[in-house]
Amino acid sequence: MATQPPSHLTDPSAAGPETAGPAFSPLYQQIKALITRSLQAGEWKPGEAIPSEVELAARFKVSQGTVRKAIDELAAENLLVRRQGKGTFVATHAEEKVQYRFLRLTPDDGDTGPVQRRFIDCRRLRAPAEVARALDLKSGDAALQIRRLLLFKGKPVVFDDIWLHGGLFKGLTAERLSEYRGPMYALFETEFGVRMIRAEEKLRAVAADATAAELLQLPVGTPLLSVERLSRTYEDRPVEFRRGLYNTAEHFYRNEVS
Amino acid sequence: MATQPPSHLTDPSAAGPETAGPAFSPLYQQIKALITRSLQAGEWKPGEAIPSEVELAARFKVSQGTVRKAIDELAAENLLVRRQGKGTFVATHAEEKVQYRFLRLTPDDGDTGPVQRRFIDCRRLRAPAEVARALDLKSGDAALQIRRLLLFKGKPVVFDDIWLHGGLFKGLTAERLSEYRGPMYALFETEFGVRMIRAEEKLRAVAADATAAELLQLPVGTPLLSVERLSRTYEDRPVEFRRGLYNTAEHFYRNEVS
DNA sequence: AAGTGGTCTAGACCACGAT
DNA sequence: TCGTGGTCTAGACCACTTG
Repeated sequence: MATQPPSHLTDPSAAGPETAGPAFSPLYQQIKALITRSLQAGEWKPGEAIPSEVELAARFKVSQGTVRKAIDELAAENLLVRRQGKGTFVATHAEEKVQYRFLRLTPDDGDTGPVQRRFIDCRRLRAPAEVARALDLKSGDAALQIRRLLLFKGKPVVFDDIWLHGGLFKGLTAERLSEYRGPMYALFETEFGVRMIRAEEKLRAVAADATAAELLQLPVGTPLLSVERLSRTYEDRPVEFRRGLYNTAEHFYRNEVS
Repeated sequence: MATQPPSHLTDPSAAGPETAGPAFSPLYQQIKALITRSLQAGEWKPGEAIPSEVELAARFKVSQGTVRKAIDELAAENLLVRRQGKGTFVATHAEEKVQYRFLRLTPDDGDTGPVQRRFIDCRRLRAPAEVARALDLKSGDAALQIRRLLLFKGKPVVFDDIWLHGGLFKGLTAERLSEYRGPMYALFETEFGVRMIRAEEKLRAVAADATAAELLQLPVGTPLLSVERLSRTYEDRPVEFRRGLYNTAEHFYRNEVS
């Protein structure tokens, strides 16, 4: 069977030779973008199955192999999860085997025990300059500040100072945070429709100030691991900026490099 | 054309139904293993091109698509580098755009300037217990210790304490390290045939001791980022164990999570 | 048995780089 | 112009899950 020219969707050659545009986009990339748009629009909710490969192939009028390659990449980026024999599912921060997917802290002695959370406060404020810059806000726009502790085996190990995009999290209160069972990112997902996709972190060693020292029950000046995280949702839009202070006396931050 | 059963290489169904073995290995995984073996054996050296996909397909008697899938995974793992129109090349730590591929330290103000190295010592010793455990050595086996500084813009920022598998690096001296232009991992590759493929890191915040403080020109007790790295070569064999102490006053360790 | 993703093949054509 | 990797298709069969 002769290969039909990829006639539908964007045909770069149809636009004339000297349009100095994005030049060329493979079909599977265009399909990938379409699927991402549907995810973003909430056509399929986290945890649900998306249509089968053959259905999507029919919908987009491409071969199954092309859809497959698009889904392969989305699965590699953790937006989708494939399960043989069952289907392809929208990834979720809830109901995961490993909760706290973004938290790379591991206890020196293998097992964690369940993680406790203790919320200190949750306030609506004008975004400070640094936060506004990180979240693409105008200085003076509203932001949400959450401060909390994470406890391992009853002992405080992490102190988080979290800033959220004000417009996206209206009505979030300390109460709702405390009541919710499960990771914070799962709450964001189900209650506010904001899915954390990926994040960039900047790590440093710092000395504990008075606040951190008291909350983590350590002497002032104790070395702490500072983890600055900028989290993004679909289309790389930044929606959360946080700074965590980790007590690494009995835990470490794990990473793989290649 | 009817698909031939994947007749050559391992046919799992031929071994009888109740061999509780590895059960099933896709053809492309077997091809991947074969290519990896050739890389390990040095059939193609770092920086060189490997045979084209059609050649490999002919050699292994599979379709080009199957070879392609194997190479795709090896490229994703940074063992190979594809270059359209030119061929597929063995990855190398030398002649890379970005040298120090494993070093995730970034200056706060964008650009680094060239990194200087200063070697403190290079000794052949019996492996301490911790090192022996990490490198799969018997306690008492020979190991190589290298200590050095990395300087950014003339100022010391990293103090590395490096331990190498003794048997693999015979004849390595401080002189050869100093003379060599380019990253240490490039030297290991060209002079000793040991390629670093991937590594696991454990990060902590610690206080500078007297040695580190002096070398990094900081007060004793300054918080430093401790980076413990276990590097592996082909087949996941551990060959290097190091502990770096990073001054993160004007640099940070970057990471991506998803 | 039916439906899903996973593997494998064969062949066509495209984009890129060297000649 | 040729050889390389990159995209796309179509179809067969395999492995896993569910009814």
